[in-house]
Amino acid sequence: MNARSGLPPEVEPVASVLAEIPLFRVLGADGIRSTARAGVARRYRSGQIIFHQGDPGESLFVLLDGLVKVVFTTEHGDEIVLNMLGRGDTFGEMALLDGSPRSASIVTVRPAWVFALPRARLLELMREHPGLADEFLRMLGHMVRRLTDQAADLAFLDLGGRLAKLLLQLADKHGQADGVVDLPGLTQSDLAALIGASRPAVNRALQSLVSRNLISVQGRTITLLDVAALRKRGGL
Amino acid sequence: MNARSGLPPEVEPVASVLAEIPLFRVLGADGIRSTARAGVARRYRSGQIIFHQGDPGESLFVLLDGLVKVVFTTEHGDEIVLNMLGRGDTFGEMALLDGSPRSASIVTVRPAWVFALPRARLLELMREHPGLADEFLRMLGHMVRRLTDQAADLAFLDLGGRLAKLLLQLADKHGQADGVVDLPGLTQSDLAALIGASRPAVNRALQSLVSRNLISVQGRTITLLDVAALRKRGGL
DNA sequence: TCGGGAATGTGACGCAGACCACACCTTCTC
DNA sequence: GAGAAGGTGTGGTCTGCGTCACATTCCCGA
Repeated sequence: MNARSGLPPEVEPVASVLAEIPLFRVLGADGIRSTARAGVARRYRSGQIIFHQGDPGESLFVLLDGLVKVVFTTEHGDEIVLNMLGRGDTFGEMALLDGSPRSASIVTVRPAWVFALPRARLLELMREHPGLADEFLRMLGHMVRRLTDQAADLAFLDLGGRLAKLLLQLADKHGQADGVVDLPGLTQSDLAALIGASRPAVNRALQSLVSRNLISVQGRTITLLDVAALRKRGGL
Repeated sequence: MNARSGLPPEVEPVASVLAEIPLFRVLGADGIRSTARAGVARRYRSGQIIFHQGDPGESLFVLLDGLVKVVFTTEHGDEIVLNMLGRGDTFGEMALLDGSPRSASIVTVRPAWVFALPRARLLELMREHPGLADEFLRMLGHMVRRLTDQAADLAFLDLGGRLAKLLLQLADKHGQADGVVDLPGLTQSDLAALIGASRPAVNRALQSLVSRNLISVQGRTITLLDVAALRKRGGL
């Protein structure tokens, strides 16, 4: 068995995380409580697959804690990492929209605590709280913008630029306040898959940033030393 | 003045095109009629800009006829063409979701006949016809999938593969039944911007496909001669 | 605590495709 | 119908980065 069942229902801790998420905040305290009861929370270890691209999808997931990557695999087995998700992020929205299969896989990078909300229950919630549907649309809009940017980056930025931009994004979203990006479990191969490059090339680009004092690397911890220069390198 | 006003309201012809579009079909004949009355139809010449990236966006657009490209421009002026849209396609959805500025520009490639539906009116329609909101979500899902594919293609396919795949898509969406892709106004520069490549490189890739008898080119008309081989080249 | 498999750092090689430059040919415009 | 403007076909050069190959170091699990 890969995952422990969420029973007994840890309603309160789940609800308290949901309350932090803008998407669910519109539901109010009561709505959040009943939402927490309507789904199941599970824990996963590092490197586990929460769902596979191609699976039927009948739930929306909320990452209550941990770190996961969204992996898109081509027919030939090549992988691109579309996004890294952290506490409070949701995934699995896509398959809910049109009932189509999962468009990507979700793999835990660090131990994760995940809440699954069945599609039917989500639709009910949307009907009761029109604000939730609005938030959902907003989120999709954000997703479309991100993907558009990613495509433009692949087309126009060189590897070093994409890496610089990625490090800034990771620091912003998952890093500590002082520009330290410490993501245990996130390998250089993952970085490579995030920017569509080979692993050796990423290594060299990292070294190059180190040699110019834009970042420092100790083990798997990366510290951003010169944010301004990194932004410039990333075309911002 | 770039565009002629849509007055007098050509309600019937507009309604008859709207009736062809799955998104609006859920409204029924009456709903479509009243939708047609709620917006404005305009005509544009080739090469005109319907709206600019960064503009405020308060309308959903339906392309009643013609051909337009969706152009995303970076801060440095580099352009990538995100999509080619034809009769029955919609655009401008993004800015409606969250009221943010237009995320891309729309440029006519051929003369276009365009219907603009104000955001407020669309939201009303969605309230009256929940099916419309469902269709809308479905459409967004499709958009996300397309962008994901585009990112994966940029990361994994070489220029020739991306071009082959693009030609298949264009033939499928805008071409004639016999594999003839005749898109007046669509230049090799446009093709290049669609696949994130330089114009000379696209030219050479086209020549290469011609020399292998996968396509033939006469002027601006491209005929797909060997769809199976093209699919293979495009990684399908 | 130790062993082994994974992750990291580097070197060498080759080539796809960007960039520049220019000649030819079409297609609008007046 | 002539000129201008833009699109197309090709050549040459250069470099970023993929690929293969390997040594070194790290880290997790027994």
